[in-house]
Amino acid sequence: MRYDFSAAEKKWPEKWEGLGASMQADADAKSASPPRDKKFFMHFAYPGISGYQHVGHMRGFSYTDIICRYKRMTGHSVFFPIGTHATGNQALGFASKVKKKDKTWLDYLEANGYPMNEIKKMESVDTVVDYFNKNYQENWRLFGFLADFNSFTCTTYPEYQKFIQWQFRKLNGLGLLVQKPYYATFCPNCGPVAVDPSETDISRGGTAEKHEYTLLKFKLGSDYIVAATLRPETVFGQTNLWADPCQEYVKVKVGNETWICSPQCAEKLSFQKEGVKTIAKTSGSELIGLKALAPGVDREIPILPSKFVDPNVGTGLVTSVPSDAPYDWMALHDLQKEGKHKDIKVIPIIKSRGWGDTAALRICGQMKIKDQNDPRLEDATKEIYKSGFHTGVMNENCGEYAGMPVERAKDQVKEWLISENKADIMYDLSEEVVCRCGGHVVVKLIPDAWFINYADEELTLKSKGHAEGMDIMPGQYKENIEGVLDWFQERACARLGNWLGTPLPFDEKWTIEPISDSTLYPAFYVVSRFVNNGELKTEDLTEEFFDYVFLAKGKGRPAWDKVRKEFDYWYPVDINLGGKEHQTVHFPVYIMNHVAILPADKWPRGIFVNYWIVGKGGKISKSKGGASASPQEAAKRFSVDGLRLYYAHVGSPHTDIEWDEDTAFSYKSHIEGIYSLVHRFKGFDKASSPMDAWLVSRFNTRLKQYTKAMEKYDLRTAVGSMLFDFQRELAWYEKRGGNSKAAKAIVMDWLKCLTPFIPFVAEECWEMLGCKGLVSTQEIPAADETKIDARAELAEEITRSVEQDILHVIRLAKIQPKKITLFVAPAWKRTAWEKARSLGRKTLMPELMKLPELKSKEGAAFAGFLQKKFHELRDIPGEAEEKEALETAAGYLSGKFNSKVEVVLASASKPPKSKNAVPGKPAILVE
RNA sequence: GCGGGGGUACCAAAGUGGACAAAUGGGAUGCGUUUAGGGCGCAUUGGCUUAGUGCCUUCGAGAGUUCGAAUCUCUUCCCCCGCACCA
Repeated sequence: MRYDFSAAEKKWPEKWEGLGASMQADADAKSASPPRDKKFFMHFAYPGISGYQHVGHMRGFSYTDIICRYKRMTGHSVFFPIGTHATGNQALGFASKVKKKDKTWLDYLEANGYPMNEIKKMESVDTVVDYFNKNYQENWRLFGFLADFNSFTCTTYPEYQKFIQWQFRKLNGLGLLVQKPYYATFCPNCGPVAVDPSETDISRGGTAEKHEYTLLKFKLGSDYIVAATLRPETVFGQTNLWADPCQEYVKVKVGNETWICSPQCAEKLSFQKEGVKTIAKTSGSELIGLKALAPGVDREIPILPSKFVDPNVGTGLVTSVPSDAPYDWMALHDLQKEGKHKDIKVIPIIKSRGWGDTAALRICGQMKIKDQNDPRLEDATKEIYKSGFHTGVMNENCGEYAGMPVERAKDQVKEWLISENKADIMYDLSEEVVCRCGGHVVVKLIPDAWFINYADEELTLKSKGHAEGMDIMPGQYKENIEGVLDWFQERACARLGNWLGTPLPFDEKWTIEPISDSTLYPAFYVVSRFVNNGELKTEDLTEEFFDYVFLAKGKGRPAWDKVRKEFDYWYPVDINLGGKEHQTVHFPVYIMNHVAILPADKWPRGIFVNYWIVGKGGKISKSKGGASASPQEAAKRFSVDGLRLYYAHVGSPHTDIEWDEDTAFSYKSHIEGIYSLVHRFKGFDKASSPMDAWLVSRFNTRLKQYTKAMEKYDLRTAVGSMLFDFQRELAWYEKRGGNSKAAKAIVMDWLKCLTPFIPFVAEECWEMLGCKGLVSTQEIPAADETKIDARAELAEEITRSVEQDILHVIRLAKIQPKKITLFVAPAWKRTAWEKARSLGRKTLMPELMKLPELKSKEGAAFAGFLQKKFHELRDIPGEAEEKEALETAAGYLSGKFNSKVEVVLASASKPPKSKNAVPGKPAILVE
C-alpha cells in the first residue's frame, strides 16, 4: 500500500477550510470562547514583496503553523494572521526591472513559471504586489497552514495606511518624532534616491558609501583654499597643498567667505550650504607656488603641483601629509627626485602597529610603489587608513592631542578646527552614482528630516525592562536585546521621493519609511478581518476608531465594541516569529513602538528568531536557485510533510542549515514509513498482551517528553522523541508479536501528536484507521503518569538491548548459541546505585565518593555516570524489579534463540569485567 | 575596530564536566531480498585488537583547572553576521 503524497496534499486543505478562522464573535455562536488564558496569538514577521519565495523562507513560516496547530490541539483558541509588506522600494524595483527588460529578471520570472505572455502587466508595481500577495498565500495554503486567511493585509492597502497614520499621530503626540538635518542621497531631477546594492533607484554606483569630509580652510589673502580630508587628525603632519596645474578652479561665495575649490565641488556645496555662488574663475597654475596658512598648525605651506588630485573628489585640492598618506608621499617623492623642494621634511605624527611613525613611507617601500600614478596606491591608502585609525596613537608633534588614540583624536581635532572656524563639513559619495534618469546623484542637506526618537531615555528604559520578562528565543538573543535597544538612536522614519508607503499625516510630502511602518502591525490584524468581511470601511478607520479600539479612549460607537472586544481578547501577541535578519531592525522597533503607544498589558510576550536554510557556501539565491528551490517545486519532490518534518527536525531552529536534497528525501521516505506502519497496525484487534503495558508506558513517557518540549517550543526534541523514537518502539512492539486493539488506540493518540508536524499524512492515516472527523481538530492527550510503569519499561529495555547484543555476537562469532549467560551488575555497583537514589543531585558526588568501593578510577567514573543519570535514577527499579525484568528477558530470549539462558552475578569468576554490567543492563556471554 | 555567533568524523548536524570513538541523517562499502515511481531490510564506516575486550589517536591549535574535558578557564588561528535609514 503506497502513500500518495500529491493526492493527500490536494485533498486535505479543502477539508481544513475555515479551521484557521479566529473571530471570537463567530465562536461565540457555536460555543463559548475559550478563556482568555487559553488564547494564543502568533504570527510570523510578514515577508516583504521582493520576488518568489524559496524553501528557506518556508522554514520559519512552517514553525509558526506547527506551533499554532499544537496550541489549537491543546485547547487553545488561536489567532494566526498573515500579511505582506510591500512598502519601500523592493516591489517598485521589481517592476522597474521588468520595465527595463532586465534579462536576468525576465529569466527569473520565467524560471518560476510566470506566464511570459503577460509580462507587460508586471511593469506596474500594483500588479507586482497583487501577484506576489497571491503567490505567497498559495504557498502558505500549499504547506497546509491553518492561518486566518481572512485577516490578510498588505502595507499598501488604504486601510493599513489609515492605521499607520494613526500610529504616527500617536508618536508625534508622545513627542517621539523629531526633525533634524539629514544628508540624503539626491538626484537633482528626481529628488531623493536610495543608494543600495539592489540599485532600485539608480543605474550605477550601488555600493557607494556616504563619507563625511572635513573641509580644511587655508587662509590665502582674503580667500580660503579648501581641501577635503577624511583624516582631520593628520593636520599636524601637513607639509604642503596639492593642486592640479591643468585644472580649472573657482572662487565661490559661501556665506560671507570666499572659498577656492574645483567647479565640481562648488556644485556639490550648493546642495549642502546656504548661499553658495560662484563669483570668479581661477586655475591650478595660478595657485601653484603660492603659500597658504594651514589650519591647525598655523604655518604657511606651499601649493605644489601633482597629478593625482581629482576635481570630482572632495574639493579638488588636497592637503599633503606625506607621513601617513601614500599618495602624498609619492607625489612629494616624485618632485624631490627631480631635485625640487628638497627642504620639505616629512613630519611623523602617528605611531601605528606594524607601520611605525611614517606609515606611508614604509608601505610604499614595502609594496615597491614607484610613483604617484601607481594604481596600487589605492590599496596602500586603505591599509594605512585602517591600521592608523584602529591602532594609531598621536605622537609628540600633535600638541595637546599627543598620546591620544587616533580613533578619538579624529573627532576631537575635527570639532576643534570647526569651532575655530578653520574647518567645515561636506558630505560626498565614495564613487560616482548615476540615477535611473541619468542624473548625477549628490548629497543634499535635508534640514528638517523626520526621525523617531528611539534614543528617548524613558522609552529605552521601559523597553529594556519589558524585554527582560519576555519569552525570547534563542536565549543568546534575549541576552543581547538589551544592548540592541540601547544602541538604537534616532532613526529616520520618512523620506521624500519615490517610494511606496504611507504619507506622513501632518506633513504629507514625506513618505513613511518601510521599517517604521511595520512595528505595531499585529494589532492591525485584528481590524483587517473586519475590513475584509465588509463590516468596516476604510473611511470608518478614523483617529477616534483606533483610539477607542486600541487605547480604550473616547466614546466609540456600538459597531466598534465588537472590534475592541476582539482586540482585548487577542492582544498581546504571544509570539512574533521572524528570521535572524530582524534581530537588529524589526524586533527592537516592534518592542519599542508597542511600549510607546499601547498600555502595558498589550506589550508583546514572546519573540522567536529562526535562522536560515543556506545553499552550499551561502544563501539560497532566489535567482540562482530558481525553480528547483521554489516551494511548489520542493513540495512536489520532497512532499509538504517531508519538508515540514525536515524543518522541524534537521537542526536547531536557531542555526543556519545547509540545504541538502538527499537529507530532505530521507524525511520524505520517513513519512512513507509512518504510513505503512499505521497500515499494519490497522488490523490489530487482539485482546491485550503483556507487551501492552510496556507500550502504554512508553507512549506516556514519550508524551511527557513531547509535551514538555512543545511547551518550550523545542520542536526538534519533541518530534525526535515522539516521532522517531516512538516509531522505533512501535516497530519493536510489532516484532515482539504485539497486535492488540489497545495498540491501535495508542497509534491514534500518536497520530494526534504528529499532526502539528505532518498534518497531511496524519489525516490520511486517521481516515485509514476509520476514525471520525479530522485529526487536526482532535485534542492531544495529556500524559497519564499513572500509566508509566517503570518495571514494564525496564523489562523491555533489557530484552531489547540484550537481543541486539546477542545478535551482534552471533554474527561476528558465527555460532549457534546453546547457552546464554546474563551478568548482572556486581554488588558494589548495585549498592552505589541504590544509594544514589536517596541523594540529592548536589550532594550525590561527594557522598558517593565516600564509599570505599568507589575510590578507584573506575568507581569515580561510575559515580559520575550516576550523577549524569540522576534524573532517571528514581525511575529505575530496585533489585527485585530488576530480577523480574531479567526473568522476562530470559524467557523471551530462550525462546527466540532456542537456548538456555542463565542469569548470574558479574562478580562471579567468569567474564566479563565489563563496564557494561550495570543495573538495568547486563553483560552477556554466548556459548 | 566594536558587538554577536561559530569551528565536532567523508558531508551535514546533535552533543555543554563521567559511560563519548561521540546521537541522527546523508554519502560510501558489504550482506540479504519477493526491487513501479530515488526499492526495501540489516550491518560496517578513526587505527590496531577480542565473539564480548583492550589500547592508541581524535571534537580548529596550544596551555591550564579536574580523579575525569568535545563540554570549564586562558592564549591563539580561522570563518560567518550586524554596525543604521537598508528589507
